[in-house]
Order: sequence, then C-alpha cells, then structure tokens
Amino acid sequence: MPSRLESELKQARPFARKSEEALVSIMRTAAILDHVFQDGLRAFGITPTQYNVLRILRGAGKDGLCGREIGERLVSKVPDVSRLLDRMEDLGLMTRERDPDDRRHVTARVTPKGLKILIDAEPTLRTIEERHTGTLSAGELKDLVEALDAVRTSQR
Amino acid sequence: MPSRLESELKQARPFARKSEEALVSIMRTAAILDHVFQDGLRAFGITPTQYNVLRILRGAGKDGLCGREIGERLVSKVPDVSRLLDRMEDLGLMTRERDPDDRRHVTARVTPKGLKILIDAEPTLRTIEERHTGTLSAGELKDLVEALDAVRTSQR
DNA sequence: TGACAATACATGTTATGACATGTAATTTGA
DNA sequence: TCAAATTACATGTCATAACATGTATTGTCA
Repeated sequence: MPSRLESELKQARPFARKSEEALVSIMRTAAILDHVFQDGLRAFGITPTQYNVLRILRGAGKDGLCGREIGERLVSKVPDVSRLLDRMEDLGLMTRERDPDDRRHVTARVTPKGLKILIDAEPTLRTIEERHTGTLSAGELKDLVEALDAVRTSQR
Repeated sequence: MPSRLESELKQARPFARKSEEALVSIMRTAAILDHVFQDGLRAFGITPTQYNVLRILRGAGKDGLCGREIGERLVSKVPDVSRLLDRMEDLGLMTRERDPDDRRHVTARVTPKGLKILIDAEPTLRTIEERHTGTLSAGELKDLVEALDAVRTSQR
C-alpha cells in the first residue's frame, strides 16, 4: 500500500528509503504550512517573513535590533534584510534609526501598528496551530521536535 | 535551559507551547534542507524544483506528463508551471509536444540530458540524505513520517 | 597612526514567484 | 448543434528572492 505522502504526490514509484521519504515529508509539510500561514496572515496585510520579523522585534523590546541580528534570527533566512525592512518601514510596521555610537548599525524597532498586528493575528495563528498539531500527544510532539533537531544537525 | 531551536534562533523568550515549537521547527528544518539541496544541485546547474520535475518526468516514463499533472506532483507547488518548463526546455532537460488528440495538452518528457543529471546527482543527494538522517533509527524515522502526516492532515 | 581588513548596510541586476488575465481547445447541455 | 462553461496553458505585470558588488564606518595591528 502506498504511503500517505506517496498518494499525495501521486508517485509512480515508492520511496527507496524511509530516510528519503522523511526528508521529502519535511519539505512538503513545511510548504503546506507556509501556504496556510500565508493565507491566514493575508487578512492582516503581512507575509510570514514579515510576521517573523515583527515577533523578533517584539522580543527585542525597545532596544531594538540591527539588521544583521534580525537576519540571524529569521526562521527562513533571506539574503536581503535591507529591502525587507524597507518595505516594512513603508508599511509603518517598524522604524529605523542609525546608531550614533556605531554609524554602521541601523537599529530597527517595532511600532505600535506592528504590535497591534501581532496581537490581532494571534487567534488566527493559534487556530492554525491547533488544527495542525491537535491530534499529536505531548510525547509525540516532543519526539517530533527532537527528530527535527537531529535532522538539522548534520554529521561529520 | 533553552531548547535547541530556541538557541539556534537566539530567541529572547521560550516557545509558549510545544506545538508552536514543532511548527517552527518543521519550517526551519525545511529551510535548511532546501539550502543544502540547492548547494548540492548547483554543481549540476539545476534548482531543487527543477530536480523535482526531472524525477516526476522520469517516473512518468516515455508517456510523459502534461503540465497540470506535473504541478500536482510537485513537493512545493508553483503557480507557474509554464515558465518553469520553458526554462527547463531551454536548458535541454525536457521536451514538449502538443498532444494531437487534445491540443490543449502539452506532453512533457525528460531528455537523456535530464536523465543524466538525475544519475550524476544521485551520490551527492544520497550523501546529504545520510548526513541528515544518519542518527535516526528506523523506528524514529517511521514516527517522524507519521507525525508529519498528521500535521499535514488538518482537523475539522 | 595609518594602511588594511572587517563589519553593516545599501544598491544594481537578473531570475523567479505570485496573481490576475488572456487564449485556444474541448466538453456540456439546452 | 451551438452557445456557454470548463480545461490547459500562456502571458503581462509587479513583487520578492538571489547573487554580486559597492560604500561608509569601525576595528586591528605593524
């Protein structure tokens, strides 16, 4: 019997190895989650990456963070933080201020408008989270997180 | 103690729930895998999506597949199969032929050049696969795949 | 201290993604 | 049978991603 994933992808032939299926499964699940989050956030006028930045800036508080640090904290790295922040600044979600002590640094801070979006989007995102993890027990979630930790840790 | 993922993302505050961490973990792991595959495939001049198309076309054999069917089988859906195939045709990786029975259909078939890339890239991809799943037991892999199946299945 | 390296960000360019719309071919049903 | 709907693909347009390169500022050390 074909696996769940093999059916979803209408695969002509089965996966050669469970490890192959596992990696494809991670990527496909992430692609689906990304679409779901994109849909959910559309009503608030922001993308998943922008949402991620807002969360990071909220975590940094009023000290803010410079662009490089934001880039390091992103779940999905982007090689163009400058223009990502340009767009968010245009939307009024954050402000930028050049650091007087080190004029190379530009400190980014979330605005009240940005914070409001985080608060407003919370119920929507919580619903998505529950919908997609609701059938998993605490132990299964723990094992899942640990297995993914192991996948990210490359050997050698 | 902060979790592995919290450290990676230098999070100021811990995840509120394990289910939240699990979803972020899936997306981050996929982002890292995507980069790794992108790097690995660069030497062969193709992207992960193009590699995916080549695999799909190899699976379809000499009957080929139309664009819509390719789109349905992609791990990460793209809303522009036409131009994806345009580029692959330009690279000589596949051919397109309008179906005489139903002239709306365009049948795509992998070329020998495309097949050769699949064969040549195999050891590289196998190494990546082993590097990222080598520490997981057969049982852990099975549980991982099942947990991800459950995440993709939204309730309600 | 002053040349060189490193850092942080900005910008230019090209490719790809997203979204809406257009077009040709086929199917459907009054 | 033929107008309308559907299907499959193509195209236009704009936004974003990817990649290389440029520029201003600071750090380092001979």
